[in-house]
Amino acid sequence: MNSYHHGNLKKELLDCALKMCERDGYTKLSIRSLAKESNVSQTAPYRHFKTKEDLYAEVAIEGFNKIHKAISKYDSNDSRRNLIDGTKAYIKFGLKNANTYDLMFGTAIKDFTKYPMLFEAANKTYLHIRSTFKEFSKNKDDLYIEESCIDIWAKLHGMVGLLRKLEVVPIKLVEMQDTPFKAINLISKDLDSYL
Amino acid sequence: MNSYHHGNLKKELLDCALKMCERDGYTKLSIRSLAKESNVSQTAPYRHFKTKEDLYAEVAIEGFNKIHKAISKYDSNDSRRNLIDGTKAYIKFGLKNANTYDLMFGTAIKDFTKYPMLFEAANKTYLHIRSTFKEFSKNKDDLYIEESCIDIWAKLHGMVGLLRKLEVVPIKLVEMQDTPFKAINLISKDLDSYL
DNA sequence: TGTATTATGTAAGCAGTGTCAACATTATTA
DNA sequence: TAATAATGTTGACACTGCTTACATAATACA
Repeated sequence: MNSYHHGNLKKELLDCALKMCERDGYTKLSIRSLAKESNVSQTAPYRHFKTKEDLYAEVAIEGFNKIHKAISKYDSNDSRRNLIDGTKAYIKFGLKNANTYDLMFGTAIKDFTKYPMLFEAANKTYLHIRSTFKEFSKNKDDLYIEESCIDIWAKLHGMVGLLRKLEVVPIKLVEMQDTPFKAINLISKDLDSYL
Repeated sequence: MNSYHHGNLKKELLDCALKMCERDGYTKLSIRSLAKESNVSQTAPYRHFKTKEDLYAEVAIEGFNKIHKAISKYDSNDSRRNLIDGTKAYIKFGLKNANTYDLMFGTAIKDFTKYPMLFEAANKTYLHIRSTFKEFSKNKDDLYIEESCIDIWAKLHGMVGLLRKLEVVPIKLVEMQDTPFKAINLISKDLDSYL
């Protein structure tokens, strides 16, 4: 243990960034503040993240890993139940990790294609939605499944976006005490229309 | 016409900001660059916008006015047609004015309630969706209508978000040549499930 | 009409930012 | 062991939001 070379700075920076991002939002996450919070010089992070966007990308990857984990733990025999629980977990994640979710789907990272690992992580999330849906609607062709999954994902994604503005957007007209579940009801209600 | 007092600076700044925002994205829209592009001193905008967020809010209001205008021009006798055309126009706006849309729905403005005019503008947009849907599903109660509209709005909003990442997210697996229209097909397909 | 007040503009400067180049120290490897 | 690569620090540049103090013009009112 010396004081000059840290030894495991990258991992520590990433953990710290994830924490800071979720705590204060990614706009407040600066390379300098990250360095400060990690007790390291202002430019040290540049040895591990070439640009701020690179840092964002790595944090976003962690985010996708987390959401994948969150929606992947339902594997009962009831495929409809699994699908509903998955969507429930998705929205819950989006609301509980709102700041990270912003980073994952917002415009902070301008071009996903620049980050293959990020693409991969996002893909993994989608593929899970798809496989879950496939079990739910067994006898449908692939195009139908793909289209439906976009449909479902769009609704989930849109719900997360709108629910966060609930108190400020007219949606509050509808009383949504237990927010995510109400949204889930709306989703599961017409889930059967996919059958 | 003198050179010191401008006479109509606020309007000019706002127009300029709207243009810059759509051109470069709101992250690139700085008060200083706005001042420069308007040929005025660096701090002049502060006489008209107390903070940068205030500027954002006013630009976002313009955005909501624009989207409202875009979706409000369908009033044929076919209420289903009107609804579909409206959703089509919504998604089209979101994709064609992507940067402004980000500002309207993103996290740049942290608290809508701080800006009553912004709330009003967003509300007007929602109310139009609702009234259009109401015509479409005449014999339903208000709660059902409200819930359905959230549902529809969420899907529209989510579609805009996902379609923008189309080339980078697994959705590309589905071939979406004429992007917004494909999305509309997905939406209109189960529109009848609301009846 | 002349003056006080208000509205609107400018200038200078602070603290914070992303990023880079030059330098220091440690780890690795030939 | 010496050269090289990896990783850390220092200092600096240009940019940002925002504040304070000041300058000028429009307006209100006596």
